[in-house]
Amino acid sequence: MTTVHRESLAEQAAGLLLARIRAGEWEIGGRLPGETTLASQLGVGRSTMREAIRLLAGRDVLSTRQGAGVFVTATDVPEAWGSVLRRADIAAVIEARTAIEVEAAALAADRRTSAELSRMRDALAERGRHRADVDEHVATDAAFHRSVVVAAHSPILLELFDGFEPRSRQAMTEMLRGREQHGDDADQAVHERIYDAIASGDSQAAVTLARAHLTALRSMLG
Amino acid sequence: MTTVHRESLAEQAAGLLLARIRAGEWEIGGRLPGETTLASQLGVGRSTMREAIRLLAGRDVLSTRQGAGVFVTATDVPEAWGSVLRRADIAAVIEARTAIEVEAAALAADRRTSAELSRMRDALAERGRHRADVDEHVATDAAFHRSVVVAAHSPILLELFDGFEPRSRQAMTEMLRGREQHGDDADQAVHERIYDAIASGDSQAAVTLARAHLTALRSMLG
DNA sequence: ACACTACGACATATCAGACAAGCAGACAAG
DNA sequence: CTTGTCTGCTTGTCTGATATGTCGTAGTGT
Repeated sequence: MTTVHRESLAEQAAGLLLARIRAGEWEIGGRLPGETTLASQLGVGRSTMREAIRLLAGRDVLSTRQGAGVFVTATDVPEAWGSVLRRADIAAVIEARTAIEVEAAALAADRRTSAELSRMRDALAERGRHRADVDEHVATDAAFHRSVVVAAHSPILLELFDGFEPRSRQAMTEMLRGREQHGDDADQAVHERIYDAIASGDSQAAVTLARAHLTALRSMLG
Repeated sequence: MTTVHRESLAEQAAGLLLARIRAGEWEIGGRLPGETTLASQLGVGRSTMREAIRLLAGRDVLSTRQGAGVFVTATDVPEAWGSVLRRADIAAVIEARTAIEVEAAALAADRRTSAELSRMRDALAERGRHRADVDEHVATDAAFHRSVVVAAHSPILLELFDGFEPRSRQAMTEMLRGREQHGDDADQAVHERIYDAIASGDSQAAVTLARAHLTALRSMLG
């Protein structure tokens, strides 16, 4: 041991238990021995064992049901999106973004409140004002797109959008730096039309415009 | 929510604590009040408070040092999909599925190989043969939908689809059990038409049909 | 023979109390 | 100024008691 950081009994117990779970000692969805059994197996008190279980429950590896027992919900924590996306082809990321934003545009056309509409309006104006600097352009563009997803009133879509945003931003920044001009009037006009479609509640038009815009973006980035 | 799994005190306490952390009540690296103080603030016993802290420690939000106290290590928690979806409204899940599958249908129409096409064909036939038993019907339906996403050649979309599948399957099974008839000929015909559109490379039609089908599904499940 | 009910063994949930172990600041001695 | 000790506070761990939920099963009624 190089580090002097003593591991608490609860942490040690959680580690041992996780190892046994990964070794396949119990199926996913399977039931573990009770707290008292596990505690005596590992030679710790019941409350310590409970804290070890909570440690793994926080990672969604275990779950408990009063009266029933302790159950395995996963053998491992699903890989964080960040690392998945970092490896992924940027074209694949844009494809996923297309899926999300097209649906979000359709929902937003139906559900947007007036407050959200004015936030979109502001974001769009801001986007029009910051087209010179690459970083600002990418940031204000992302802010507008996000305001559309917010107006869709779908927490899952928003979560997905936020997950893709960093990788998407990175790719856009890289692409725009390699070009002389960016953020021309035509590009801004496309966004204006998307806004108009959502504002007028025309979900069909919003879908078509959003898809066209993102398809074009994909061909530029890919 | 059909099954209202009562949230334990420890989970409630962890949720409240997380909300206060996210609200910025303490800096990252900052020290929280002691266990006893927090326990009395939230009106729970010390052991329960400790378990709440362990839940957050498992997510790397908190860390404890014997003799020193409880410290914030991060405010940002990339919440695991499983737990997000378990809580999420089924309508929101279908919305996300719509986003993914509509885009997948469009991509599949452009990219499907003949091998993938025949797998879709097989899955569709299988779906037609298992319409009596609810479990089998839901399973074969899911298999067909998945074969479409596979044909889209987008690893991220496939990953997302698989993530939504369990929650979606659960909701569909529950809904169908409450009905006398399901999987009628019209339903199967809709899937046939989606297949035809993808087979003939008509992405526009695939998009329209897929969206219509999933929108109808959402209104049934919601 | 079948469906329903009641009950009890068992499991987790929660609390209270006690003692051990570790940390950090105060403070006195060198 | 440095060092050593003291002390109060905090987390770590265990025990035991009570509350509450789950599930198989024996018994009951039809």
